[in-house]
Amino acid sequence: MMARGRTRDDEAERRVLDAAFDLVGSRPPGDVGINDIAEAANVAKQTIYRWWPSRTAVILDALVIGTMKETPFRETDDIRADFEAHLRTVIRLFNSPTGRIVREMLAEAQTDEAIANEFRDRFWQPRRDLSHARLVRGIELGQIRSDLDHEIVLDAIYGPLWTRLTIGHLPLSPADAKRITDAIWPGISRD
Amino acid sequence: MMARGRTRDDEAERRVLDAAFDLVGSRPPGDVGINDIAEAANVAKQTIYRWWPSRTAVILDALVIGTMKETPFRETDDIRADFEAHLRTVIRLFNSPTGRIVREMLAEAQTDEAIANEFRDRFWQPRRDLSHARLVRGIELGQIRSDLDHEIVLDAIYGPLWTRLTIGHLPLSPADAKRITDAIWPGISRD
DNA sequence: GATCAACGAGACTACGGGTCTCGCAAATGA
DNA sequence: TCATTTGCGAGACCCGTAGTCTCGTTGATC
Repeated sequence: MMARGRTRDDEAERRVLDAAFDLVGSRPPGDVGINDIAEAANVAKQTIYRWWPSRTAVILDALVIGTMKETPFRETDDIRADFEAHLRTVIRLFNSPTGRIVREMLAEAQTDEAIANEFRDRFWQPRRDLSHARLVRGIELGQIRSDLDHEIVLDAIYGPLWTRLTIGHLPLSPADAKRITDAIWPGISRD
Repeated sequence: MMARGRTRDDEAERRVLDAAFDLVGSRPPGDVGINDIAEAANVAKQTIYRWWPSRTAVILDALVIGTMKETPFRETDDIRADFEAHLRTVIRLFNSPTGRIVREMLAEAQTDEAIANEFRDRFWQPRRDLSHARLVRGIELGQIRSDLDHEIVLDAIYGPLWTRLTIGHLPLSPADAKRITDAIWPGISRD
């Protein structure tokens, strides 16, 4: 038995997500309202709220879907080089329009526990898992010490990226990937 | 020549800052409105806006003034121990009501460039300077390598604290001070 | 062609940050 | 003592935006 009535307009859904991604990525954080998104997507506001619970949920979807394939992990037998390459990729991502969207979501996450959970589950954790797998692989290969707290190591490696994105005390350049690796690696490498 | 008219009520100013600190520190971020602060301080809203430009500015003042003397740096000749002790202090601060206030300010800073600058200048940078001075002292004492990027090292040490505060992927316990030091120190110590 | 749900358009509500007004209180100066 | 000036408390008010409701229309199924 099929569903009755008019079916969902997948084209409109895509237009909404595209508009959200483009608008939020191209303006200062906080400058994009739900009306802007609806207008840019040529969609009625109600159509948005039929499928998403809130403005923030739309932007989060746009972020997750729009960056699905970004920040892949190189996988060689040189774990240090893999991490350095990955750091460069994330730095480029943070300096792209996506960086603004991440900042906006992070702001919302501070005051909305549900969004915070969804942001972690759908955006943050998958990337974290990839990094963690690479760390474990490095330990297996004997390139990384096995007596460290994995979570702390990952926080130390990626912490500079996140703090510079959110605090903005210093710019984040691709060259920082090497600097971070240089600072961290001697502390976690085996011998 | 003295100023004419009624003088500023310093008592009321103090009540506003106290109320802001207490309220924002004791509720989920984003749950405290300017009306709540005015009511709790027994002050008219206009009185607040006579001396502060925005709700956010009040909370930032409350944060800066309320934590003026917190997070002091122990200064011994054992720089590693000094950093570990300081990390413990900051962790305690982040787990206290102050942590909520910091999160709230960080959220605002993402969408308000003026607040972002003020937050950095008045809250973030002074602590950063203290940490940096300790790092430089460690280099002088020959306990820390001299070929590292200071900013990156500081970001790596304190990054885990800030990311756990803002992302909330893992709790932050005093024991993490040692874990962070253990992970970072071998990479930055001389020899 | 009857029915059902999604759609675009746009009016509407709810709420909170910020402004305005008013009568009163406290400080100065004549 | 009294006029003037500025801060104060109280509360109405304005305004922008997230989210809801209504309506006439469109596209799908039976």
